[in-house]
Amino acid sequence: MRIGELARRTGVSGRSLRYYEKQGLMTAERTPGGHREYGEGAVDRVIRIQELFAAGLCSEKIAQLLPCMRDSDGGPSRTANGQLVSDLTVERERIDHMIADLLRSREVLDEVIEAASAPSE
Amino acid sequence: MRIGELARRTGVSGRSLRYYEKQGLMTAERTPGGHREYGEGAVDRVIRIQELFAAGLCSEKIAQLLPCMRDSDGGPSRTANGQLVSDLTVERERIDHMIADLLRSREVLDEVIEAASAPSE
DNA sequence: CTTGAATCTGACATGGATGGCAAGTTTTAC
DNA sequence: GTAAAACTTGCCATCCATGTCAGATTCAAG
Repeated sequence: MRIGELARRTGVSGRSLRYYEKQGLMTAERTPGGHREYGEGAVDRVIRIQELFAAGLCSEKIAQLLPCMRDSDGGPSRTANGQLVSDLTVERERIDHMIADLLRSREVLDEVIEAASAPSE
Repeated sequence: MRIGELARRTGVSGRSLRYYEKQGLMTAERTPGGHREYGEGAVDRVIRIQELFAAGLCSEKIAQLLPCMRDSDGGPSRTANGQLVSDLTVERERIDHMIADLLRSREVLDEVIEAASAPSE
């Protein structure tokens, strides 16, 4: 599939897909004329990338992480080295923190929303 | 307490605390000479603000939300109006999505970390 | 062919919280 | 009263994914 279809199927803009490629997060075959041609696996990969972005990881970390994931786009490929494991452990803690923050904030929102729905309490 | 101590106690830079004030997220008494003087409640408020920032809300939404929270810095004050409730409901859904993303990403990190810890699997 | 849609590259803009600097004032301590 | 530390305001810089625009090229269909 080409970039437009991938964009449609993932909800990620073509602009971002090109950016992902430049950051080394994904590759694409090229037609003789230079247009990108993606395989089916690209959809999952893009979604995975988006999730990692949403989790606050930067392109560089994601680029290091992706080849260590299994079923990312084929083989389990490589195993994380010590430095990366250390980095990822830090990220993991950050994510835990973020989840806790989110849960608290969600409670706050719920309280406010509920208070507004029960006007005469 | 003054801004330096509040910064120390919350882990938020003085720069950011002034920014919060300019965005209408918090207020401070002033000494005759113009220095900010915070009450004890400021610590909790700053932490709450940080959590909401971490949850992806922008200053404007937080500013609207804060007066509708109970025990924010005194009274329950005001009740959210329809527009705000609608906005907050959208934010709430976004937060739910984000939590789901974070949980998935955390799993990914755990897999990679674990795979690296069990080298001969 | 020809035409319109899709894609290419490259450069510049944006948002929003935060960092940093500069020059001046206030506070604190001796 | 003096010096150092803390604070004030204001402005510009940064990060980083994403948006946007322009001009050129390619692809698909008639």
